[in-house]
Amino acid sequence: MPPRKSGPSVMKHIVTQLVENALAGLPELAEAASDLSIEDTVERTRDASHGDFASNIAMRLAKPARKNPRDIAASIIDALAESADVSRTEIAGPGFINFHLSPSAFYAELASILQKGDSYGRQPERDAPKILLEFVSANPTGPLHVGHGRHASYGATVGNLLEAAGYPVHREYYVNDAGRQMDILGVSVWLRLLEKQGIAVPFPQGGYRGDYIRDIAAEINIDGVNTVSADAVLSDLPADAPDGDKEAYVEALIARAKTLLGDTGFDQVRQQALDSIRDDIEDDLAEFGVTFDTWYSEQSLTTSNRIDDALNVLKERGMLYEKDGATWFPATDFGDEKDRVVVRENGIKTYFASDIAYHFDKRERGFDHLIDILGADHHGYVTRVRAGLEAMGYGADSLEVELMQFVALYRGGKKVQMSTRSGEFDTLRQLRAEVGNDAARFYYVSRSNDQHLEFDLDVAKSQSSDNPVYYIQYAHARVASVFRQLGEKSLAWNSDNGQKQLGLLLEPQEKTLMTSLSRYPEVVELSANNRAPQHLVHYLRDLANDFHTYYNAHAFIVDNDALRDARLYLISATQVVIANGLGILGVSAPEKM
RNA sequence: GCCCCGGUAGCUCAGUCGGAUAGAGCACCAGAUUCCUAAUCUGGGGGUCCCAUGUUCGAAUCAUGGUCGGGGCGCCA
Repeated sequence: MPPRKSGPSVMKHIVTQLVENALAGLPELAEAASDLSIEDTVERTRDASHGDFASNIAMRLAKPARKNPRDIAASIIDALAESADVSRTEIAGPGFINFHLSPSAFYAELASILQKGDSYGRQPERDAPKILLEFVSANPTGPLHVGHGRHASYGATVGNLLEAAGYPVHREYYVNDAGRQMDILGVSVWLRLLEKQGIAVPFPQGGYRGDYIRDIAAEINIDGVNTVSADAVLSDLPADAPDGDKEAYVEALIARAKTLLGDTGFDQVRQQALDSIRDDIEDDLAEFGVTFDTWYSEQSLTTSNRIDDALNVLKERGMLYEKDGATWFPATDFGDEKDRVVVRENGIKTYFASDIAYHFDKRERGFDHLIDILGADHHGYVTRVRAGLEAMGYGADSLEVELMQFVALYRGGKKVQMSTRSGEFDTLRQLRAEVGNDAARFYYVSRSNDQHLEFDLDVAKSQSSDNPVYYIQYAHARVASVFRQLGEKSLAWNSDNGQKQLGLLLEPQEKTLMTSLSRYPEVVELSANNRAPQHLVHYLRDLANDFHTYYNAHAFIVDNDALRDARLYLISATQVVIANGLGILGVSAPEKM
């Protein structure tokens, strides 16, 4: 990912700018700092007694400038220009420069929040790099399960974060609707269809056994699909597992289906099954607030000759060779463990060939930066796909892969067994029904993506303070409630007056809340740059805490008009920031709970 | 065997680019409501940051070697 620097935060920029200007007047230090990003030295302080921002630049310059860090800090402070936004600076500890911002800087930030509203924390849109964000891409062979829910939440949230950071983002779902698994799906539905017609055929071990297959069989249009007898289906088939090979058995059944139904007849069953499942997945995700700009069909890669196009590019660049009757891609030239087959001895192209073509097509469609969100079990796959892009002449770093670790559900402190066969908890739909979309979206992104997620159903369901999602939503609703109360008391909020009276906000909780609010743009940027929604989750939790603390400590609807207008100004800004943050997470911000 | 991820409080986890006294929630203990929603708040105890060595002004963070746990290593998709 290209630019990971340079933020939207006005406040941080103020401090960075001051330091940069000071340095410009100190040639010797500026020389030593030539390959240092000044902004990177400026960070929020952890402790309020250290001011609002601190720079460690003096310590980092100590070695190149060969001077004592505290002396360097003193020189820089001397060279700092006067600023209305900074009330005080000091040298602290081993050589930190602490910046205490003036109240007016915070008032300006509050005004910015209310003025910008929905767009507060968002950076201006830019034209490039164009990002293609691919996620979920679950095989259309059955309903989404709880693991896909994590991919969906994470992908949708990262997409929102990137957009907030100003990048053009295109969301895509790659539909694996080609190949053997589609035949297995088709044959599974066909057999359930026969079952429904009273034709007794044992169900293969290697078929898709879920109940949804029966549902599909019941609803599809079978006009023109041949009726057959059990004998016709079963005669001369090899043994199924456990006596025989279940894969070979399924293959034989597929071949039999194609013989008995004809390619068109079988196609009809298979395609309807696919459409039904794909529609179900799309509905499921839409209900979950997760939508895509394109659903990219793997079949279309073949029909548009995209695979041949990609292979031709490789061939022209000398990146294919023949061995043992197969066509190989020299992936080892690009750091992979072994070379990979793209066209098998039997002439069939491998899945890897499709994937090269798919990523080739992504670039050909004009996307500069590709982000794939994949399950951790796909990690071995990353090197070869990247190798393919590189071999076709695209930069290896144009493909970024975020690997998702697995999800385990817990109920009553015990791990819930998840298997389709056992019929226990399994699908995303069930999870959403049980805990609600908001809690699900929230918990799925509350952990780092490379951390296994233990999803505690009891906590996610609980409607109490145990549950961070409600805690945050409640803060938002509470602000709305205060304004309702205001109306009931026939009072009105004078926003302009509030802005003028912000100097009355002298309580420690008010200062804390203002500081937290001003951090929001930095948190959004950090979360976007690191593809790490959990930073935003934690921030919102902290912000809600600051608000609830304030709420409990002080009344907002006070008799003093000036103070009341100012306090309402502050909590109104809080409401905006919480709503914006929850919006990025795909969680609702209720007016009332 | 090789590759990827993780190991931080009793539990679940944050910890950004190496920075000041390592944090949060839950759980546990003790409190708060004549007042805008108690779906709230206040206070408290609780640490071998898996181990070792190294890098340096400074390491939970970086490097190397271990160790434990999860995952991956097809002319499958």
